[in-house]
Amino acid sequence: MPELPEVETVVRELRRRIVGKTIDRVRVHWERSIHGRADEFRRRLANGTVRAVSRRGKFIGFELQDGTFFTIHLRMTGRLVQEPNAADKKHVRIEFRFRDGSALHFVDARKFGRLRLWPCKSQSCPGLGPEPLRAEMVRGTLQRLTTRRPLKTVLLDQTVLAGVGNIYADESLFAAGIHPLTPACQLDDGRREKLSRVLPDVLRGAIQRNGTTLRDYRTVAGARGENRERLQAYGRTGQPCFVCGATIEKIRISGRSAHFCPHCQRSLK
DNA sequence: AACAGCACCTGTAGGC
DNA sequence: TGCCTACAGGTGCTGT
Repeated sequence: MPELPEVETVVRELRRRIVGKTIDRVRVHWERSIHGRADEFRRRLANGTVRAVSRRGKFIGFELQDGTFFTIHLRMTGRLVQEPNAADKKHVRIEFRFRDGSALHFVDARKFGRLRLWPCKSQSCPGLGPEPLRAEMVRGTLQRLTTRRPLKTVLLDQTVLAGVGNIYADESLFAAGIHPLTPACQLDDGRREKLSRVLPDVLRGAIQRNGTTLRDYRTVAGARGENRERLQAYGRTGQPCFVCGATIEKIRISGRSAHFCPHCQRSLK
């Protein structure tokens, strides 16, 4: 669920809350939430002090004073909370206890999220495309595309751009007036320029509103993201387009739902 | 290369 | 308060 804006929101909160804290121990309640050996993960983290928290695409990075580097990927329902409420308790998968008595809990109903140790920060998360927060970066990436795959599919490909998921792919294509099935190599200069400018804007706007809460996503403080009310296409199937009044449609593109306005996003026909 | 299909999991919503 | 199905913000693997 969490895409770049939601992960960025969580990272900013974690910086304030856990940088400088020393991990006393890690409790693993569901071993498969750890990529690799759980006992090694526990051992490497115990007694480590958090030096920095970072984001790369949808990965949250944690760097300890001794150089140990690990990531958390929230996938669909992963969340980080300091203290779980009654409903969260049955879904706590990993528990970090700090020396100062505070804690951080990885809560994940669907168990898709993963924690992973890497040799070091520079060798983590290989294969990710560039961050889509700057128009020049997006423009360069889109210019190099030679594939005929639908743009919607390409935007979801983390090796092309890191951090875009189903919500913001749909929202940025809507804002750019581009049909989600448009072959990536057939983007004309005007639409490419538009998408390059609009994608970073959509993401930054969502970050300002602490992300989009549909159901599970919460900030570390437990708040909902406020970007949902701004969605123009995602989740609005059957409702009128805010721009032209046409009915928002939902189709399937490579196994994912794609929401769009058949009038505002006509670049296919 | 690119796609479909399934796997990984649980919760929820809707139809009956 | 039952049963059954479809669907969900993500990714990775297999087979065609």
